Amino acid sequence: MANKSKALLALELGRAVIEMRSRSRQFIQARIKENQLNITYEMLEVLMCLWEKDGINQQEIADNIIKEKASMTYLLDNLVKRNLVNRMPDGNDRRNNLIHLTTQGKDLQEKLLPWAMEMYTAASKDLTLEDIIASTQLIKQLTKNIQ
Amino acid sequence: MANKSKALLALELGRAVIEMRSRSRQFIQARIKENQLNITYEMLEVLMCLWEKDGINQQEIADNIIKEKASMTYLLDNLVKRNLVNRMPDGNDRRNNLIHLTTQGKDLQEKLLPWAMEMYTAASKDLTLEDIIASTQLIKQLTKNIQ
DNA sequence: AATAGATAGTATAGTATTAAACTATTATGT
DNA sequence: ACATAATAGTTTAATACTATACTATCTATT
Repeated sequence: MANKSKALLALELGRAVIEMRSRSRQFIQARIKENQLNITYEMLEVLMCLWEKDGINQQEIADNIIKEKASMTYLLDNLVKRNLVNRMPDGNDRRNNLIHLTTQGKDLQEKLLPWAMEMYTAASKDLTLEDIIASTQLIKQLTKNIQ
Repeated sequence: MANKSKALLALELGRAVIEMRSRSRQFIQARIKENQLNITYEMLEVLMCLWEKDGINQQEIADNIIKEKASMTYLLDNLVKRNLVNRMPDGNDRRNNLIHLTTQGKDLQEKLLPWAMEMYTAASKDLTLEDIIASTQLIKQLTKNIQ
């Protein structure tokens, strides 16, 4: 009975999680639309990863933002099309592409990163460091339990 | 600085959340595949809602499982195609369709619901009721903060 | 009664995700 | 040296999601 109850709570947590994701996306997309930028939230996630560390391979990006490698192909195609990133073969390992920001891609940082930080800051308003950490740990444990 | 740090923690929480969702999906899909059923995790979510409450309208289903109504059209088209649900006009409000499980749709419950419960039970192993509730509350607050 | 506002569901176009299979390349084991 | 296993990225097909606009219908207001 306690297990059933915990399971149902986990279900509710899963629902809360989906809604949070959806709202995050909408928050950023609204800004992007206001400013008539031709990118999406998902592309922003890739850019954010590259702003932090440029010139890494696709698998590293995928690992960082929790996406499947097949999705990376699609997203990077779109970013390349918009001249925000370039793919370059990796001389050290021919299986890899290294993904580099273009000048345009770099220039977007000063506008877009503050929006993202603004969102995360607003989201975490009134929440304590400790509580956020505890929740993250719980969610990670939950994921590990079904690995 | 504390805000920056909290924002980054929120970012990490967002990542954990995506991974949890992805794993949940894979867990169930593996079972579905083993048993050669012609449905997806997303369809299962709809079915689970209807097992609990049959004959509700599309908007209610969408609200329950946190999806956009436009997504419901697509998913229900697929469920109807598989003869798992029917759409019926609502005599009391012509804007609505009422969605009913077919016999087949009902029959799937005894196989699929235990899998879902098994997953949630496994996921919540070693986690306390209180911690799950606290995390759910935190995530709901986080979502509300960016509404 | 008429009008304005809100709602449910669909259509559309584009975006994104996923599993599986594949090719080319690298790493590992014998 | 050779064979096998593992890996990165791409392809394919299907699924799913989203914002926007639309139509039909209902509700609220005057």
